Amino acid sequence: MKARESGMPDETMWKNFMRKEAVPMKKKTIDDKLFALHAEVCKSMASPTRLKVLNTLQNGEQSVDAMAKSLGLRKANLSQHLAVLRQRGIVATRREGLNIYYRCANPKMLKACAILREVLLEQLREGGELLEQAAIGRK
Amino acid sequence: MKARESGMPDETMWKNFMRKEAVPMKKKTIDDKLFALHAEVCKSMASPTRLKVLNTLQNGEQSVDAMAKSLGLRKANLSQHLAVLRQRGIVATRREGLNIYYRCANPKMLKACAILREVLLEQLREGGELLEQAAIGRK
DNA sequence: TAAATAGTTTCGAATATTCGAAACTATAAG
DNA sequence: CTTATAGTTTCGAATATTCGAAACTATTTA
Repeated sequence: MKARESGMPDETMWKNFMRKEAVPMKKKTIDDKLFALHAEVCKSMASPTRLKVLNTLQNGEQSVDAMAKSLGLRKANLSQHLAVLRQRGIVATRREGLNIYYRCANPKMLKACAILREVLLEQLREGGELLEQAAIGRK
Repeated sequence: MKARESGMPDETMWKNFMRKEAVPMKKKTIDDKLFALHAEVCKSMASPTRLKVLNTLQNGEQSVDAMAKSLGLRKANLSQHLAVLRQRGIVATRREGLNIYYRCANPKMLKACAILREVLLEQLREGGELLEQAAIGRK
């Protein structure tokens, strides 16, 4: 490509570059970001172990060691699960000597989580059929 | 094995069968079931697409076709996502002629989901740092 | 009956998640 | 400095999830 003599180099190219159709960009709407974030958070909670951890943390901070013992988990494994929660900002940490204490980073999130659990507990008691409705249209 | 003359056949075998150590059984506590269920539900929601579907269904039932169009998804793909939600009992269906209409199966669950979304929207506006706290204990 | 429309399922490859094992870092106490 | 304890990270194999393509089912209309 040769440089154009008029001044700005490659103006056409730049315009092309900026065209929506040509360059989708990261033009995420706030809504898209929210859905993505929500999905990430759900993914972080999509594990019985991590939910047990969060449940434990509802009663205040706990060291990794204490949680490993009370939940019957290997430290390495628990640490991996904690890393998932940490990376999403769902839990936060504090060091004191040898111990690292984990706590819930945002009580509201735990609350929201607990509400869902309540709904599910209800469903569980109401017969537990939370499985696929067998027939869709087949008579 | 010969039947014993005393009455109940194979009593020893039965006792053995019932021993926790020999037969783990599905002796899940209600709590374990709940955590497992909760995790399953979170897994079902751990996808931006499925969350968008659920969000759509908050405003009433929709046909697959309509959702595919409004969300810009291929029908086959949307159908796969809907199957996930269906299998967990999160959505239910109704057929009317050629169309199958999906609806939220339990409004409370959608509500719980919406609450979490609210919390996350708040966090998103409050600066958006929902990422890992860089340092744990390293000075 | 055939064709059209709405929706589902199956298959397979790409990608992501999980967990144990082993190696690693950080702090405290000898 | 050495050891012990608490916790994290890395690696790799097993497993699970995702999506497009293609084939399939169900219903209506002609």
